[in-house]
Amino acid sequence: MSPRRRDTEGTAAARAERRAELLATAAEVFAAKGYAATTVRQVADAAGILGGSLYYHFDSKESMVDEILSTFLNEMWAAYDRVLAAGLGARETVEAVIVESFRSIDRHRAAVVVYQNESRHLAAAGERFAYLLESDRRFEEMWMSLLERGVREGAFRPDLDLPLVYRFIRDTVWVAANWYRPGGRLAADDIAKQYLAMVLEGIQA
Amino acid sequence: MSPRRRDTEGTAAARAERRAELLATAAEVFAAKGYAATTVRQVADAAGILGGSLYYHFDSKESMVDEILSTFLNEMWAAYDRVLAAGLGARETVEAVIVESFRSIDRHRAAVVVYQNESRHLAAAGERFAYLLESDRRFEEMWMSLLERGVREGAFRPDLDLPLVYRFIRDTVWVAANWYRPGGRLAADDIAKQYLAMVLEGIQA
Amino acid sequence: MSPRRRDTEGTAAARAERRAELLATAAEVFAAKGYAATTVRQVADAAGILGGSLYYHFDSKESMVDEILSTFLNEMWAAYDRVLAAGLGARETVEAVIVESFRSIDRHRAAVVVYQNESRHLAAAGERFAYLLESDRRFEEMWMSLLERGVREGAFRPDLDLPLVYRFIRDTVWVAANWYRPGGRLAADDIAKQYLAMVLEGIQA
Amino acid sequence: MSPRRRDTEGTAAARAERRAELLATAAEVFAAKGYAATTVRQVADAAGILGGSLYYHFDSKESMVDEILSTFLNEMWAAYDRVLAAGLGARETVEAVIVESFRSIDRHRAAVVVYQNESRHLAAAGERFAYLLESDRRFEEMWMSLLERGVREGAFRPDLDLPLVYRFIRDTVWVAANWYRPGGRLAADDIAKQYLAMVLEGIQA
DNA sequence: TATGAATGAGTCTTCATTCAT
DNA sequence: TATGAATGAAGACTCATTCAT
Repeated sequence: MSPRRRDTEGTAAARAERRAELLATAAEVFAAKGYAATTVRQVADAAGILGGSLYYHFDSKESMVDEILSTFLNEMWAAYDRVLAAGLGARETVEAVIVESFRSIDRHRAAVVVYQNESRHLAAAGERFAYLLESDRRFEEMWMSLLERGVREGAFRPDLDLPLVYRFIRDTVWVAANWYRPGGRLAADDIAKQYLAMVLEGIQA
Repeated sequence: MSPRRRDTEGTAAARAERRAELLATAAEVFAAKGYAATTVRQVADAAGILGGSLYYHFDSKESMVDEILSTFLNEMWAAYDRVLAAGLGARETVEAVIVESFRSIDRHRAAVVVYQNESRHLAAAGERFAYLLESDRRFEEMWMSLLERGVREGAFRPDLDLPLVYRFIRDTVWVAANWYRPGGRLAADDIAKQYLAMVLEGIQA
Repeated sequence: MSPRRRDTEGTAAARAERRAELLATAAEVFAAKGYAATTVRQVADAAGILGGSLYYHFDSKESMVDEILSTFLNEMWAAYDRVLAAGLGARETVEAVIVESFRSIDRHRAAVVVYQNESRHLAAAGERFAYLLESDRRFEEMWMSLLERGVREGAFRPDLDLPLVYRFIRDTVWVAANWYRPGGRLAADDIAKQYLAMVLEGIQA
Repeated sequence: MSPRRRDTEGTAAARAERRAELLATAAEVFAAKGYAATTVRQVADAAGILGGSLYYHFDSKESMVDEILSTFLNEMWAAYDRVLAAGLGARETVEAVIVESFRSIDRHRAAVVVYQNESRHLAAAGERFAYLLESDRRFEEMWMSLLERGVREGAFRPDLDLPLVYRFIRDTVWVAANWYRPGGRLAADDIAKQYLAMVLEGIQA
């Protein structure tokens, strides 16, 4: 490995790191104000640079959300796929998936908020965000087959309206990103445990 | 009632009706595209008039959301207050509140979506939307005291993390507006029943 | 004179009166806020009718100023012409013209303010207001020949820069409309007298 | 002074210079067409840039007039204050103030025209322009005490209606900006001299 | 005569984006 | 890498004007 090459790698790595920093900042601002209502200048201000300077790193405002969301979704699906590949029972899988979801929120809070609030509008806007719909589809597929298997395996009550249960679980999990604060009273895993207790056993005495 | 007075009432009523029509249209568009991403022209197009014409009826785009949200919240609180005044037990009150919530979604689907998606940003934007925060506060107060009473009365499990339960219930209910379609497979009351079964008894067999 | 004709005249007179009323109102508002900054609606509000209703009486906002200014100028020139036709000496003519000018201000305060502030812009705007330039021209002609005659007659100092004197007199007179209030401490004729004393004899002891 | 600091100063100065250029252009256009009747695009056209580009330098059309007027008034009062601090007799002070006024017109012709035509409307419009009223107040105070002192010192005739004299002088001076052209037949100081001769000694032979 | 709803052109302003330095 | 000046399209809003009633 020549020094030359080392340099290049160094710069490439530095550049990637800077991008990640800027994206984290952008995600926070998008989450706080909403994507459409956020100006590129606000993102730049938050990053301590000038508006135009962002365009050295990114093609457009759109490509920023794009990268924020796809990075998050890739990581999330990687985690889900590991769980699904583990060959657990339906109930254990559900628990593991929920736990992974709250961990995702823990690591990508801002991205999750953006995902929740903007994904529908973005998907409607153009081809570029088709992967959001695809992810939705996989998500529904995963949950529906999980719930159906759970009923077959006798883990879940047979009288449930499964599509309804799916919808409630889906939304409830992600919506937690709106109030969750990393380092707060409850850690992600605690929240997952409480949430599972509630969903599985109900709140009734 | 003199004919004169009838006339005046007639036009005032007609005007109010027109406003309501336009607001319903606006709510649909805001719900579909997001408030910030919606142009006044899109609202006008949907209403079949020109952009400028909206300003004969409303001061600003902002005052449209304002009226959409405050109308919805007023109706919702009126329903809640009726329930709370009925002197039911904690569990029955919770059931009734949930039922009323889904009825609200049934009647004001678009407004609820707007409320869910934009309320935080709007409240942050200015004094004018302070009532949104106030409503949030009352909502939390209502739910927390309801849950606490339920635990005291032995209706709910004593080991629950109440603030957490409150958050999940709050968000889950409203989030249903995102997929609920009036006249669809399930009526509002059916959904409420299913939802209550899930929350109260859990999905576990 | 048939009753029919009497009716028609009655209505015609009533209509003319209403126009005059509305024009007086319009002149006040134009004077107070500036022509360009005044909306037709503000004029209508001041008149106690709705915006669209003004168009029953007038073709356009422009035709309102037009009528306000031309009415004022016609009256003013009628008065000037009477003075000029009287065959007085230069000094007496100057005095009489000044007196008539302040009487014009007394009767048409608002119109004078509008004339002073807007006439240049209006004249530049279009053919329709060419008579404003024509009036300016006649005004200058009148004053210059008056001043020259005064110098020849030995009434005015021979060392004056006449174009300069003309300009100062012209502006000073009309500018008084900005602060003059009919029925105030000083009547129009008093102001004229004081003004003449100042211009003719100076303020020096 | 480090090169670094020099750079910073250099760009700050360049920016200030650009602002000044643009404001001078804006003042000309506002003076020519009237503030309300001037579009931002007209100002931009005159400056050779696009309408939106002005907003890189200024917050709003309003802040442009604001800066035009306050800059002019500050300079004018600085000059007046120098004169007033010189401890001259009333008559000499009056002469010096008049001379400074015509010099102000010479240097800031457009700004003076804007001041004369728009100041009242702007002051009525909002808090932001309160300084215009304050300047008016100081102006009246200065002139009235100057005139009163002149009468006491025997420099001016004792039979004058001082408030009236003040009003005529005030308006006459500024109104000259409407026809004055720098580099024309008469220089500012010549005009001041002629004007003083007229006001002090009168035009009578 | 007046109303009130609507029009449509035009205004101020914002903002994503570009580009020379 | 970042700056800062500018672009240009688009957006919210205004307003003179029209017209059916």
